[in-house]
Amino acid sequence: MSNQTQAPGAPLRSTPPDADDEMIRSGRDASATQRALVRAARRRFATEGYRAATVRQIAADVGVNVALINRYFVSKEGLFEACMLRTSDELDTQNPTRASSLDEVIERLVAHVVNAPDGDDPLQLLLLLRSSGDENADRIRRRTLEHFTQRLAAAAGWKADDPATASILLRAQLSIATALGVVMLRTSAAVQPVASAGSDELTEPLTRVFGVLLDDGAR
Amino acid sequence: MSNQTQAPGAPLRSTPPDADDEMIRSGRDASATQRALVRAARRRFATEGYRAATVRQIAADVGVNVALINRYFVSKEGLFEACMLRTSDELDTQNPTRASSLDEVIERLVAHVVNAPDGDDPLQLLLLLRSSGDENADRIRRRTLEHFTQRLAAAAGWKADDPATASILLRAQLSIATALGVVMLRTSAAVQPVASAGSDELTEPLTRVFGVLLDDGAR
DNA sequence: TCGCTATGTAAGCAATCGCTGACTTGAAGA
DNA sequence: TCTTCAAGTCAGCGATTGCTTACATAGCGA
Repeated sequence: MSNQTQAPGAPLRSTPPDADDEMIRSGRDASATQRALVRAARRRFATEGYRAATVRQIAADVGVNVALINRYFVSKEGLFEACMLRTSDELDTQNPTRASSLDEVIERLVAHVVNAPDGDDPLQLLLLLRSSGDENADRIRRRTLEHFTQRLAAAAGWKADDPATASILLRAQLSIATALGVVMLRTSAAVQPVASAGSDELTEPLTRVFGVLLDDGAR
Repeated sequence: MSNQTQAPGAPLRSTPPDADDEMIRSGRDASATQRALVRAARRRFATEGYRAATVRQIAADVGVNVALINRYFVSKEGLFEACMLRTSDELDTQNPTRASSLDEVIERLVAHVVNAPDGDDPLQLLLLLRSSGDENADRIRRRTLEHFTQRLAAAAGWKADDPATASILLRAQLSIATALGVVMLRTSAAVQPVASAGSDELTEPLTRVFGVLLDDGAR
């Protein structure tokens, strides 16, 4: 009888363990291996949490030896930090700028939530919730969330000298919290009926919620 | 140099490690010890996650030997299951019945979110998000969330033969997801400004969000 | 073809995990 | 006072964790 009941489980989703972003990993390509490791690690961290995800499993997902993780990222925390940085970058480039209209911002936020549990977007959002316990990686995580908050607030009509700035910042962050909560219930918790709800069912109420927080809230 | 960077840390919050619900643990009281263990475990599980929380630390919080956990709860999973059951019970008895008005229900939900990070209410909500990987405990968790959803939907004007039942159920669950997301950001992630926001700042936007989801949504 | 360097592997160490069995202690009943 | 049993402790086990060291090999320039 084993004393460790949580099974590491098979590779996540349908992606073969040795597939990189574009082609089959042929080995002997350091940067491709690093990208594949970050990709696999982000899935494991986002779905299972920092502590439960093991470096051996992540390396196995990629089809590579465990020691490479320490060679390329120094430590497990270093790998988590790399995941956070990549997520931060991608969220920054993917999402609307200050020039966008509020409707487009809301539409984009809804899309992030709805496109779950497949795709990488929700996983990125989910990763923002996971704490590694490492001070450095967690500071990046916190800063990414706060930066995301400011961009959302700016897109919602934020002005630096507006006396209602604090209120708008708070409402933007409540929107993000809502998105994170829904993604969490849809992917990790797998709670019905929200886990199996389709885009047509989720879009309308989520749009209204974000509208109340970001549009009406600006007054 | 250690290879385990995550420090277990000191006992959480200001509660002395050997304090039970009412009096100082005098030992030789099995049921009191069990309650104290569940109490400490729920804090650790909710704040650090299932995997990161260790039975040794939980036992140390109570001031008791680790072996008692296995004696009373068979395994770590058994302890987690006990936490889930107690949380499920308390949520059931604490929250409004079907006879309550919608305003009261919303007010209660807002109170759950606002009273963070102190108090046990948010911790109970947070625990609902944590997966142990154990099938039994996770089934209890899922069922508790779905039961909570139905109660909230019923309080929002749910009728069994209403053609909009599915929509109301979904909106109730989105409300819960929102509450969980905000609690998560306030306690675990400690993201500003929502982490340090006061009751007066949170009550109004949250009430409006829940109102949109539960009141307007019923049509 | 030789040799050097980057890329990856194999094996194992120290620490920590959950858990177990044998032991000690306290208190109530006869 | 003596017996008895529940309540709690102690020491250590097997497994797993992150990580390190020593070694193997592919690819490229000379």
